[in-house]
Amino acid sequence: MSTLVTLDAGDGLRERKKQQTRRAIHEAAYRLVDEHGLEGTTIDQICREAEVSSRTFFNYFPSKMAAALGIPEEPVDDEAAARFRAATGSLVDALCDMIVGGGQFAARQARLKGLVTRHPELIRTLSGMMTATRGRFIELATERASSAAEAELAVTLVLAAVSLTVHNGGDGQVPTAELLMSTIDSLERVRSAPLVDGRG
Amino acid sequence: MSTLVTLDAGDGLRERKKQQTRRAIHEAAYRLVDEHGLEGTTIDQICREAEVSSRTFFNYFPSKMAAALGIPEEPVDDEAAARFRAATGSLVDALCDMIVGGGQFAARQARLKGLVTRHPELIRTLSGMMTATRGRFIELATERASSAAEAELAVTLVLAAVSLTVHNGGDGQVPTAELLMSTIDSLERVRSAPLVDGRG
DNA sequence: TATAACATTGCATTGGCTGCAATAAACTAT
DNA sequence: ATAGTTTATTGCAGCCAATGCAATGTTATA
Repeated sequence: MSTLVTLDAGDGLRERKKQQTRRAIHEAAYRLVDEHGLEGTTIDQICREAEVSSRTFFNYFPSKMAAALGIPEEPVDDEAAARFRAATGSLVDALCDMIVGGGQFAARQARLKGLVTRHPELIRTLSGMMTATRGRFIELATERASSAAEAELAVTLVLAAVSLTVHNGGDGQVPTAELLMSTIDSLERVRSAPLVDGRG
Repeated sequence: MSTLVTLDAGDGLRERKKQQTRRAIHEAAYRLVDEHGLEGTTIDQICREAEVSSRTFFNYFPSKMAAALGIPEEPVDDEAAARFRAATGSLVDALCDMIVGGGQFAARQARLKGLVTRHPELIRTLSGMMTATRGRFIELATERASSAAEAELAVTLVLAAVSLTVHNGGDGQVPTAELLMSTIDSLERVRSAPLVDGRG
């Protein structure tokens, strides 16, 4: 018991070393991928830089991309989930807040944005990863939605907005819940946009 | 010159054999992936089944997933692009029509839907591939939109709806443009959905 | 029939990724 | 402090995906 508490709290030399290793791998991966791109970086390079064996690499991250972004085990941390459970207002607003306002995602937004603006190839991979977390978001959303279908709709809408801000994000601004909401408003407005003539 | 025309027209023994090889690889990949899942199928198995060398496989498809879905070189075929350029009405409607109404996508919808319903792991990969074609869609949309930003918004909205129908699609129905449009309508309605209390 | 074009293949190689078993370090309890 | 347990790290052996190159055989052209 006391062992578990100690580990969770982050005390202990062993735990500190673990965090240190994780951090070393992430920093090396971020730096190298930012400098040479994802394809231009091998896992062996990252390991050399971080001074760990390539076997150890996979004890911490499942892929290069995850290491570069420092993506954690759980896509939604407890604090963000708690805030979502206690939120008031509209479902979509609360989801926006949970995704960019707090949680692991927010802490990594700046790096994430920097990487994808400088290396657009990453977007494809990133999109696959976001899809993987989709399920977790829907799970949470279902707790506060009037139906499972509604939860799915809301999450899809918000993730679409996220992907837009990731694509557009040249301005270096870190996405906020407000930006996300206004993107969603734009998404709705475009529904009625008419066709215009081609450059004929 | 005449050589090129001949090849494009699809005449000639050489061209027929090529299509045959392509088809054999696709059929084998589809069958095996449907039976054993993506991870449970190796490219060598597919090649054995299709009676080609594994080197030949990569002359036709860049990945297992692409082979299983039979994804072609160009994500949008000429006919669908032409229809889009000639469309009238709203931008979003025209995009829906282009994506599911015709083109390579439509021809593969049934198989695609079958695969992902039976093997949800595929959704992640599929999402990455859809993102890859996103650029091409935006290119086309820009020709008929009043701004590049508007094109991006419209494509994002439609792709979100596509991913929803792919996720939900248990009913075996092939998505139509109408289904896509009604999904988009649902997306808009969910914007104002209120939060409900958790199971507390 | 000669020759140009090209589809197919084998081979070698690189890189991502995993399982297993050994080692060394950190923790626990006495 | 010591003995015993846990566990992070590592090396190794191996599978699979993917690419480049050069050789071979088949189809097209003239």
